[in-house]
Amino acid sequence: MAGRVSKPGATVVSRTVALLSAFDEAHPHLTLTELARRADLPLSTAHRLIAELTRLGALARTDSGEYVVGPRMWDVGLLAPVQTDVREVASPFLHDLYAATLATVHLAVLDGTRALYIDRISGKRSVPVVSKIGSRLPWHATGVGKVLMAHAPEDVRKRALSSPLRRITPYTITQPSRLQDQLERILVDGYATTVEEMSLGACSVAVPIRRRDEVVAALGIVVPNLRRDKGRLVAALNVAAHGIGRSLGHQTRPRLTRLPVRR
Amino acid sequence: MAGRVSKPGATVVSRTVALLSAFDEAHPHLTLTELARRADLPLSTAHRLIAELTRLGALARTDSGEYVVGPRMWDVGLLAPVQTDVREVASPFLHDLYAATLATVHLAVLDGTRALYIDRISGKRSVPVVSKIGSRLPWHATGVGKVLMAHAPEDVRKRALSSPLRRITPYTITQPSRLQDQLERILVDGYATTVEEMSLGACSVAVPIRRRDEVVAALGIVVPNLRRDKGRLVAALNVAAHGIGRSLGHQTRPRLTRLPVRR
DNA sequence: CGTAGACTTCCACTGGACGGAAGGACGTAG
DNA sequence: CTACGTCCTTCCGTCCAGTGGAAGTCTACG
Repeated sequence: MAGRVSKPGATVVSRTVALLSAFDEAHPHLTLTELARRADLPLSTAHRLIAELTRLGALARTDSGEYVVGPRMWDVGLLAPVQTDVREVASPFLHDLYAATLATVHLAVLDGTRALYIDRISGKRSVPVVSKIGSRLPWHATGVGKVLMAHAPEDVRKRALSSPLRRITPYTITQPSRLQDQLERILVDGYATTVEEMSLGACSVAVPIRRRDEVVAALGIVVPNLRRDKGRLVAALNVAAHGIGRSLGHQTRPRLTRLPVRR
Repeated sequence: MAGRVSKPGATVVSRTVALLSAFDEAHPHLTLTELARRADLPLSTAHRLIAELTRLGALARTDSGEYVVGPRMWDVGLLAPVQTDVREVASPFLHDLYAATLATVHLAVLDGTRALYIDRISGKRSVPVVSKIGSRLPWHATGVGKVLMAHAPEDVRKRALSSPLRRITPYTITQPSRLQDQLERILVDGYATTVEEMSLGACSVAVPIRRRDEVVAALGIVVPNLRRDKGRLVAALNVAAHGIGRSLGHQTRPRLTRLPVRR
């Protein structure tokens, strides 16, 4: 390219992607300076690239002058085959579950050692929860995360148990040995639970979804407490999870071999 | 840049965006050659850029060698503030409507002269419909489209009525005068209907959603026929639409002034 | 009114981007 | 088996698009 390049080897494409990826859930809008810093680009370079991205609709500007991801990226992003098959097939079942319980319902897959929420239904009367579609939450503090980890390949599980387990609430379990026990228990019981481990006042139950024999996703539900109706919830979850699994069994269409790789 | 440039003025950024935008609903996966052609780039240039985008996770490759939008773009796209406020607020109401009717429920906004579907709920037992989230369908053949156009500014409506109205089924209305009459009728009645105008065997009813007095979106429902329960559906839709409108009234947070601009 | 912080514009230098060409890999028709 | 077509991949000489420091603008604040 030119002049005094600060970072030889950085291509325009990588800079462009870096700018787009600078946004995340905690930072859905950024100022020019923040964007430049997060993408690790000189201000004037960032300014030029951002101006063009904005002109093209890949970024947009709010009234206040901050930048946000543009409508064009929304269009494009929706076309990514991120578990489209599971999501599409599961959708009606999620609605049924929601209708039956009026609690927040989650569909998640494993992404590295975190639970990636690929769908969510939440009502006016549901317990408030932190997850959104696209959120990634720690596996050890969520019902779906524990289920997915319990059924994960051994190396993944080993790595997950040996990496630091952040305490999120006073009830978050951070001892690897206790989690190890829980994971074994989950395989026996067929479901996982959390009790205020992710957020206070929220408990969850989750079960695996299987395509043939392989666990491909997890289905979870968030409620204020588990005392009364854990059994009823597990039953409802299992009905839905089996239904989804059965529907998944049939179809065969072009799809990625592996899970999307982490950044 | 260099050598013999075929298209002086085309920047790397614009080429990158062109490649990403080459995908659409009808073409969610493309071969290298198709991508190059659709983005209007020389094959080798496209190849180089695509290879890097793939390396960065902005694109991905299927088993068969075709390219698809990458998981990274999914992450980014979800952060675009495409009517996030309306969508978030409306979500629980859509579920209620779905639970009450078990029919496909739609939330749409006007995008140029088409209806952009920003949310959708569809069950196992619903009438099959063509729309997906992110779909853009012609205004004159959809319930939500007619509602939005009836309440659109005069210049938009004029332009819509004077542009070609494609026949989609034998029942699609393509005479501007008849549509004009319908639009006036919609303002009086407070709802719009379609009868197999978009797809055979599917009818729809739709009502406007208002923030204060301004129509910001439309809520629609798709059913096999309207004879029996049009009144009941309109009532249910209005309850939900008013609820959404009321909830929208309150909030104030950073948001784009205008609708996302078309490509 | 000076200082600070964020944004915008300018422009001379140069190395990253360009793309034609050539070389594989695969399928299929003769 | 050879020839041809289609698609993908790699190579490399040319050169202009991209770079980023510097200077200018615009608010906001004390």
